[in-house]
Amino acid sequence: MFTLSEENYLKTIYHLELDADKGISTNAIAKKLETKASSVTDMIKKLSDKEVVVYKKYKGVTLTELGKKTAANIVRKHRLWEVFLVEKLNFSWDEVHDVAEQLEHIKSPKLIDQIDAFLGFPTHDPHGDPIPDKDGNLKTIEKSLLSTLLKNESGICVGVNDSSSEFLKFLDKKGITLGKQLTVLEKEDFDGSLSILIDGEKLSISNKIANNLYIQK
Amino acid sequence: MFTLSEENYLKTIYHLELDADKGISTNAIAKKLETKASSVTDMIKKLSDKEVVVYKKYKGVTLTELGKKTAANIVRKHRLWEVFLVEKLNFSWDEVHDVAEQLEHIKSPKLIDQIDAFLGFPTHDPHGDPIPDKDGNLKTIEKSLLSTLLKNESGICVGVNDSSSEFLKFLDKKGITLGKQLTVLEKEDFDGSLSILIDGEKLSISNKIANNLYIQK
DNA sequence: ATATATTTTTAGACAAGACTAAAAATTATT
DNA sequence: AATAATTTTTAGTCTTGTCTAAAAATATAT
Ligand SMILES: [Mn+2]
Ligand SMILES: [Mn+2]
Ligand SMILES: [Mn+2]
Ligand SMILES: [Mn+2]
Repeated sequence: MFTLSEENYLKTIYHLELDADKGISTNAIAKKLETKASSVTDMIKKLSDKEVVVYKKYKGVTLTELGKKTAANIVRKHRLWEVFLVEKLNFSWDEVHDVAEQLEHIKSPKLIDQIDAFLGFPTHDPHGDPIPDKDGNLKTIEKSLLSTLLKNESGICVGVNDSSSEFLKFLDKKGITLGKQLTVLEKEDFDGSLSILIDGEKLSISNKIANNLYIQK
Repeated sequence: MFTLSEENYLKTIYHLELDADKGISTNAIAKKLETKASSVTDMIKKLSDKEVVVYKKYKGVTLTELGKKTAANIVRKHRLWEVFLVEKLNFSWDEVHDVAEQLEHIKSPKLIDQIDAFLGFPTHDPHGDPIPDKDGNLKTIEKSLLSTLLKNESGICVGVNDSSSEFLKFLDKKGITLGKQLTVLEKEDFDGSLSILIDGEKLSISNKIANNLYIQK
């Protein structure tokens, strides 16, 4: 069994490992968890004793199979709870993350199985992120940043890169939600801004926005 | 804001105060929380600093208004989660308590309001215990122990005194659930055992059982 | 290759929450 | 009222998880 703090470290290392296949540095973990490098070193030793990470001094950490499975299970819970909050309790997608950060630590295998069934075994959370299965496997769909689309290409909005409340509320305001089809009408080279067609409406999109929206072609 | 540990102390004192209107003793709290009296003294001082209890050395504690409200809110969350687990996730009434012990500490006013609405504003939990309202008030119905019923009296089963998993499973096995009508057919003086009529069936009930079932006449 | 900058680890401290053992206060008994 | 038993508090220790400051290792620049 893992403490709340251990679980948060595992989850952080898991996320960092997904897009960086070398060992995860002490500093990277510290930054994500908003803590100090020395605290990370301490915790890494504990996790290493519990055999969820492999740790070589000054060389960073990697998750063991047990570590990966444990972390994936926490992510699974986080994302299932997010779906529950949006689908059943009328939360909007910008309100769910902080509550899910708490709910992901509830320990009850039956609870999460029942929530999963109650929701009809969803595959993705409200932000388009995949929900790991019970064994910790997650199938990623291929998706591209909107900024990589060329003029006249179109696709469906399937995820966000930045899931801050501010960004999500901004998308709401513009009428951009997951599942919507869009087409690139115009692409400005000098600032990377786009003109897109969505719901039959023309919309101006800054480069910053285009770099944080995932599209499935 | 209160820590998990502080919340558990508050809840314990709240429950103890409900059936003992003197100051709650250090030992009583220690017993309920399965901890040591010295630990309780330490915590009581912290709670006193936070003005949720009034503490006089050697004289026990009482909750302040703020303390009562805070405690009632935790109990509210506990019981609403229990209803949710039974009504929506197919938990049986003997499986919900331990999970609710975790869920009651989730901090999100919106979450609990939405759960309340989602459940149709229930007034009682699966064990027949009343759910405090948002201001911390709880209306208690008058109920009597089955053991206090006289021969030929009848009533409706409305609650349990012992809510251990063992007792609840025992009741399930005997077909005794909340809402059922029953009548005392026979009452043995020497061992306090009863013969009751429930669902048209005659059933033998030991004194121990009769002392843990609440009936509304 | 040496010096400099950065990252990581160690050493030592602190707060929260628990424990044991001993002291002090209260309650019960003779 | 004095003594004994019980309850409560205090003093000191421990673990978890955090921090700062200093030392050690690694990476970068000259
Ligand atoms: Mn999230
Ligand atoms: Mn998400
Ligand atoms: Mn309960
Ligand atoms: Mn209950």
